[in-house]
Amino acid sequence: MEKAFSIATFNANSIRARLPIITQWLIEHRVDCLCIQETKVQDADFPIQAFSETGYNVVFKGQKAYNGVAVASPHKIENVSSGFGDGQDSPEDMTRLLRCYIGGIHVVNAYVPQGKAVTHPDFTRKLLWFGRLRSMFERSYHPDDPIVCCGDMNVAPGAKDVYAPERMGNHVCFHEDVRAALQKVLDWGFVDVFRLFHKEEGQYTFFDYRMPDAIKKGLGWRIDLILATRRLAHEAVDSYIDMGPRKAARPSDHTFLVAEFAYAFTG
DNA sequence: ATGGTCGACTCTCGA
Repeated sequence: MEKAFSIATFNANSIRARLPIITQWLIEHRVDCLCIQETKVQDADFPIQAFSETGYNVVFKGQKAYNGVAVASPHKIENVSSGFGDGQDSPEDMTRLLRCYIGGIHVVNAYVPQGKAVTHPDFTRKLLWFGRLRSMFERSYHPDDPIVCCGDMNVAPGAKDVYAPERMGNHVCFHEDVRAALQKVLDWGFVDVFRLFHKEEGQYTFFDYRMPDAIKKGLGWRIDLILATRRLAHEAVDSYIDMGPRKAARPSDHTFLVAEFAYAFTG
């Protein structure tokens, strides 16, 4: 029985602060999978009940105050693991990368390190992080597998994906080195699904809280991505940014990003 | 011009 598979990604910037937005959004959209980043909560305090009451299973890996990732699905969530598993995982890596298997699809939820400044050691670690991500795919998967890798990549892939690309050459989310690092992950076998359906510039998933009237002025970034392996991407039927939750009382600085596939999904 | 606002948590950091 062939069914559609829908997946979304959302940087919550605190799952507890955004719980009403998330549960309402899940009720309205009923996606097969929601990948959440920046949950900012320890596992012992994760609001499992809000998800179960909404009809969703949820897996998560978090820490106090920073980072944290979660995957929610109405289907069985299997083979859950966190970190790269490359023997170099720091505690922070464990709360930035969460993998699982849902109804025949491999889901990789990533919260890529921001990098602070191109001159900061954290930026070097960000570039290495993309290298480790590609190595993980080389080691554990095949480009023909149905894989969705989504999350807050903290990189705008191209000039169309940021409001003033000519001024962002030294920005940690647009520097040529970080875009090349992302491209190497794509080159392994991924397609940027949103771009299949939207060729125009100015489609953003992040608007900095500190920019007054950023949304109205179009001062944003497309740094949240849904990447699908080529064969799966060929079955994509839609992808869109949902600005609706940005109108809530306490919005995240990111939007929900959705992709839908016509796929022999067994969930 | 080099700002601004959030969230978590200790008074400051990270984004």
